[in-house]
Amino acid sequence: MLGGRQTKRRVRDPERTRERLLQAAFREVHRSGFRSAGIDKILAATNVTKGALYHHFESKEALGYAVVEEVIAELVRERWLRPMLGGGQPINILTGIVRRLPVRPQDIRESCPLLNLAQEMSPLDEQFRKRLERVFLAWQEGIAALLRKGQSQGTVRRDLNPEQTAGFLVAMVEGYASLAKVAQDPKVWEAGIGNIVGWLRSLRAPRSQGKG
Amino acid sequence: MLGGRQTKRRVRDPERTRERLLQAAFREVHRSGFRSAGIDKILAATNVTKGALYHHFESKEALGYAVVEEVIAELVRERWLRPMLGGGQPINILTGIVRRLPVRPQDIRESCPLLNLAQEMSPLDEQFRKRLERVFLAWQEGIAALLRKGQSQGTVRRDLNPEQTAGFLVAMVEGYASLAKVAQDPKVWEAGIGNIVGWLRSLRAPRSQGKG
DNA sequence: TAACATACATACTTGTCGGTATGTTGGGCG
DNA sequence: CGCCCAACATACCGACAAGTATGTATGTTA
Repeated sequence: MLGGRQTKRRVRDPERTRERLLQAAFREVHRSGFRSAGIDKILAATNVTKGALYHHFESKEALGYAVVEEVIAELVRERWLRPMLGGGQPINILTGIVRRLPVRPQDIRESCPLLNLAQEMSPLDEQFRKRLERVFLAWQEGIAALLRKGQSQGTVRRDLNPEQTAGFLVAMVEGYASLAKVAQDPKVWEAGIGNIVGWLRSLRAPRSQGKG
Repeated sequence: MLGGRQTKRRVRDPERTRERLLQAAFREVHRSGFRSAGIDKILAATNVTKGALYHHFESKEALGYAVVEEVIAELVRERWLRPMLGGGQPINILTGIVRRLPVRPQDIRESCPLLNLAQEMSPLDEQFRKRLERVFLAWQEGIAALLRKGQSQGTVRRDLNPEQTAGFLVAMVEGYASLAKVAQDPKVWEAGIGNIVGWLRSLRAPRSQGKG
């Protein structure tokens, strides 16, 4: 019992407080967009007071930047980059990732958090833009690296440019996410996933097209 | 001189006032998004007073709806639907349209007005969403009709679903517009156009693939 | 030309929301 | 034990922007 664990719920736990604020801010920003996101909403959702929030973050903008760098970037790593580390054929890995993307009505409605913030804030705030661009680049670069690996393995067509192809995939994912958001219809998103998967198949090297 | 022309600049010209407000509102909304668009900015840009604006539009929302239905919908008709009316092979028409899309840094920065508004307002305001969805549907349906025409002419592959393919095209255009907006780089957009044009080529019916 | 409705002008109100000034408490450490 | 700073809490402020109340001018119509 002596020397209790770090994870025990303490009255004061700044790291935990900060993390809870980040998560609540992410949700609120995801729902309403950054500018319409209310500080008070975030506070209400966390039972944290304004003084505490402004102790951890200089301003609403600083909170937003932290959401991009710590929450949204982590989401991309979790959903896209980490699944790439395992073995298997690159095209199969990508197909699996795309098939596992969220399809709940709520997810459709709120669309991709990265895209939303980028759409809203890129032209308005250069600080936001740079951070968001970094996340996009990491995403694309991860896909490109995976495609290159496939090319050297001989399972991916050698006549395609990995960076360009990665950009194409990202553009399609985000494009369909947008359409689904306006249509508010999971079918639009599912049709999009189907098309993307079909396109991914066309990236296979001819010799490996028949393989599972 | 008697019975002068309707188009002569009169001191009072409600239609012209309304139209100027719509155009200024469109520009302001395109720049800043709907919620950050300032009524006062619109007024300053038009030298119209608040009383006049609220005489023509019930609320900021009503002004926004009118922008969608009268300005943005018209933009889609002008850029996409009208060019489809001329003769020529559907794939060539589509390629031409895509190649003629704006590429100025300002256009990249501000991206597609339809997409911007849809991204921002779809989850927040059902009235907006419905109007924006109508524009998207008209756009997609126009493309689909053109593809069907191509299929019956024998210049477009018969194994593809026109609606699905139209959705794919729209998703790619909007997806690349998003990426270019974040990157703030015309090259991203130009690369996207190149990829889209390349993809469009793959829609030709085999017999007509060699034709100009 | 007098009346009346449309078209516009000006000044004010009101609510929202990010931010801050200032106070209080917990807990590590000498 | 008691100092002291980080970690919070509370109450308030000021700016801004949408909307409105109310007034004025224009032009059409009887």
